[in-house]
Amino acid sequence: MSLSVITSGKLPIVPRWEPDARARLEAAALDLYDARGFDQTTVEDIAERAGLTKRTFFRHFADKREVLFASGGNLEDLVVNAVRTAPKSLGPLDAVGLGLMAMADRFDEQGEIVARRFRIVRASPELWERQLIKFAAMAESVARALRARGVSETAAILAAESGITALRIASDRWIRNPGKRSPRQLIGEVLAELRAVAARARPARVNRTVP
Amino acid sequence: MSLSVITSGKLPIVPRWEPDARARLEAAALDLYDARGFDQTTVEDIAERAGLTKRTFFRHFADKREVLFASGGNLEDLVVNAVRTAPKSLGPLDAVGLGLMAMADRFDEQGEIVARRFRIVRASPELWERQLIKFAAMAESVARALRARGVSETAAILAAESGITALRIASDRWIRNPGKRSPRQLIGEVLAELRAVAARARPARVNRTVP
DNA sequence: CTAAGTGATGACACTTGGTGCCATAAGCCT
DNA sequence: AGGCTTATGGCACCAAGTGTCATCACTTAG
Repeated sequence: MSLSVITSGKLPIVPRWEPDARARLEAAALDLYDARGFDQTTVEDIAERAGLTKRTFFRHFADKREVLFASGGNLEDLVVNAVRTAPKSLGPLDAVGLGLMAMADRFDEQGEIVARRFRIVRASPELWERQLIKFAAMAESVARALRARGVSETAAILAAESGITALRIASDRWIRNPGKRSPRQLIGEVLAELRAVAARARPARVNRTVP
Repeated sequence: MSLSVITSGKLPIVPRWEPDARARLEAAALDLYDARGFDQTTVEDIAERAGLTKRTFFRHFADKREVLFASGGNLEDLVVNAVRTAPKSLGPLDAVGLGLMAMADRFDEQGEIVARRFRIVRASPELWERQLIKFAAMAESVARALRARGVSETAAILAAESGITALRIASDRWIRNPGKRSPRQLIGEVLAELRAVAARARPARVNRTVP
């Protein structure tokens, strides 16, 4: 930190043009999507609000939706690293749970922004589509991390997908009544209930009313 | 079948224009997406191949992707009905499993078409996005059906989402090595392994290496 | 100090997905 | 015959992206 200390030094770490084109575009998009809704907002609107042009927007973000997801790309690394460094004694689903807890803490810190973004995403089917494929990508990464721990292919995919499912449900609840329970608690509860649902089952009917 | 028997009868069940505009568009889209890829195919290409125009395409399908999913919309009803009519003695996840078996049977019948469509969808990120939101919608419907059976909100969502996860993984395997195992077998195996993964876990560590 | 890079931006034309609106042609119904 | 309905075509139009070139600020070599 304390980057702005160097003012006339030899290191031009900071900017040339207006410094934060990308950040300005993100903020403008968030505001406009929030106010008018996603599809009532034009890329030109966003660019104009950020003092830039449509063409520049597409140099920073692949498409109109990605502007909402670009900043959160590091979440995946967070979870994957937590899974990778989890104690070897943990089973796959527990290792994933540990990773989810790391994400929950980040939610707790930046709750305001994360929740606002999530609400916007949930309000638009197009954005929700994008969110789902992000979740899927995260599940794949988590599964890779589990395989690297020696977990079998099948168990890795299932534990990863189940964990992401729990994350999705917990996020939903967190948004619906904010402040009630902490992200950690919510994820813990959902994971426990997942185990209960999976356990409560008859292990294959032996005979089915044969005469 | 045998619709063409009536030629000059009084019942014009069949067409006025060229009969199967919609079906022709679907077939053309499938062929072109398969041959050139989704994004190398223009809506005008599809329409032209079907002997129609771009405008007509968008009267039948909401967008360029939906043409691949419109025909399979009834799959959701299939699963939901199976869940609804499942024996009351079954737990939520077992009821969902029953619904998935109904879908598996349909896969078995129309295996060729389903598999081809699925491969095309997997080949394009945009189409895969759409597929994921379809899965999510199906999970929501299944959850509603479970709640109607008296299952709690939480258990319903979790069982539904877990079931759909199993379906996705089973579909993947079915596509990867076709003919190896039947859809029913695959889904059954994945569900069993899901239960195993969820069960294999320590119910909270009592003490963690306290000195 | 000038000249040649370099990197972010602007300007503009162009393709494509998608929509609104009206016209047309075919059949159906009194 | 005239009117209603229905599927389609034609056309104009907007918005999302992309390719290409120009520009402008700043850096670095000479």
